[in-house]
Amino acid sequence: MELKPVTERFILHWGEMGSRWGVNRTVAQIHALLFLAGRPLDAEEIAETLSVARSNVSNSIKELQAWRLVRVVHLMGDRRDYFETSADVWTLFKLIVEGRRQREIDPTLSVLRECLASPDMAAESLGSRQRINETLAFMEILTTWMDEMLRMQPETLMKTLGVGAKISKVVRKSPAESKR
Amino acid sequence: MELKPVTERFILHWGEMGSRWGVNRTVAQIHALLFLAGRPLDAEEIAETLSVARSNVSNSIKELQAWRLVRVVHLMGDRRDYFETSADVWTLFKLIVEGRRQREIDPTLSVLRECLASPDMAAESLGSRQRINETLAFMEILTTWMDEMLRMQPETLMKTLGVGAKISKVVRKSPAESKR
DNA sequence: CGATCGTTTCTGTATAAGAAGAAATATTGA
DNA sequence: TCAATATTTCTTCTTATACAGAAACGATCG
Repeated sequence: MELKPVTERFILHWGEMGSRWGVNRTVAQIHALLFLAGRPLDAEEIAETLSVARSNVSNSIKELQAWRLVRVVHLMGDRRDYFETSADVWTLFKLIVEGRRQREIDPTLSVLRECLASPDMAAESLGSRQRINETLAFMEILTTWMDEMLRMQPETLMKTLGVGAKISKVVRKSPAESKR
Repeated sequence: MELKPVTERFILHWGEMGSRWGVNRTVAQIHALLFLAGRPLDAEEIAETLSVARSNVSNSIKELQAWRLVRVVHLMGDRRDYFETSADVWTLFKLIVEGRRQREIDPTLSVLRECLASPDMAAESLGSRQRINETLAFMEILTTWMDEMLRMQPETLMKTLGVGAKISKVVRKSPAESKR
């Protein structure tokens, strides 16, 4: 598949940002490609379009599946795996936040709870104890609230965020328009 | 400085998570150390406590300053630089979100705007155009709303988040207790 | 204006991550 | 069951990052 100029720009940029977002370039590029393609692609086509090794596509797809950002679909009379991502930005955002939460927050919550429960905690200074306590409390509030937010429908969310209806429409449009 | 067991655990964990959060181990460890120490430390003491090279401390501190997470302070009659971070979790959170926004969001906003403004945009399919549009709209809504949230006082914020007053108190306690 | 102490920059090395290509495995259709 | 094709795993090479140690630089005090 030949990429149009803007699509290419978008994919290359997404790839560069990938490293800052905690995924490697190829993973981010594949996701961007699937997002813009708007139709399922097979691994071969992805590899050719992005000029990366076939195996690299395979591994990257696996990582995207771990994030639940990519699904497998099949076409009648074709035994290849085709891959697609959601066309809806809000859905993608939810999945990404969930993934980051699991990787970047949850382990810390566990450790903080263990620290606070430990008998060694008594040996710590009052200040340390308080700060560890506050850190845990803060992170719990934040994640609880984030979970609630993620359960919302885009419309409800936009109201909650106090955003005008005009932009809300733009976001809402996407699931309808995606043809699947 | 000898670290107490829980402090050490906290610092080591913070360091491990650092890589997932986009900063290296030493940077995260130093930040954790300053957070728990509750008093300004000089570079030498940091290096000894964490058993890292003096130059490593110097560079890591610079990165923490770029995040605005660490400040320099001086003690009368002592020409060394002492470093401290905020004891208030909410303040730290704000600085981190701001930093990540600059690094992880703003460049993408620019590129998306450029893409949409480009004459090449006409060559793109309707679906691509819509998805790029929606991506930008979504990210703009989100950042605008985040900016508003970050300007809030903890108390206001907690009300907005619909969190009970009891936890709000825990968060509020910290600026008062920090002795500076 | 030296001497001392602190800070920054530079350079080499070790480690980890990314990606390609080859090899092995699995699946389908004839 | 065999041949053809698709997919995954393994190995190797490359690149990027982290870190230590040394050297250079800068500032302050006597």
